[in-house]
Amino acid sequence: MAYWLIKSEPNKWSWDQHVAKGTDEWDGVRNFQARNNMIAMRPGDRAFYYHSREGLEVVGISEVVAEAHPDSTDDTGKWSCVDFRAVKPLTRPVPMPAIKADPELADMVLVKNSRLSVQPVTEAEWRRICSLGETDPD
DNA sequence: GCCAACGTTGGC
DNA sequence: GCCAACGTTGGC
Repeated sequence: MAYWLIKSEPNKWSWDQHVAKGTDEWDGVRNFQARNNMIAMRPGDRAFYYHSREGLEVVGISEVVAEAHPDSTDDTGKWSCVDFRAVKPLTRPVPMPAIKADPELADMVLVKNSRLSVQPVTEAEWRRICSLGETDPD
């Protein structure tokens, strides 16, 4: 199983809306790197749900429930999306400053390339964030 | 195929 | 709300 991080601005699509939606088609991604990461996802992979611009914290864990398929909001045929489902919130959200301050997380894509909206997370980073969030990593 | 101009993202 | 960083577009 692989680990990922997906970003959303909570004033556009928050964790609570994600939870309420159930199966949530992650459409609207228009960046090749992000798209390629989604194409690499498999059902059962896990993703942190991060609130960007507002909040600036990892708030929850989601699971890939459907691998990449055409984005229904795209008419060019170039873009793909996967489906997610909320698994659980973090017991304690992990804010960006805590991530930046943690030497074990210094190489996270979130720190190094803050603009990438769908990004890979290593298993070590996964466990560390879960630990900071007082949440069972499984 | 280069690169300047432009648009968008997202931390601050 | 600002603006740095980055990705994309389009003229040449």
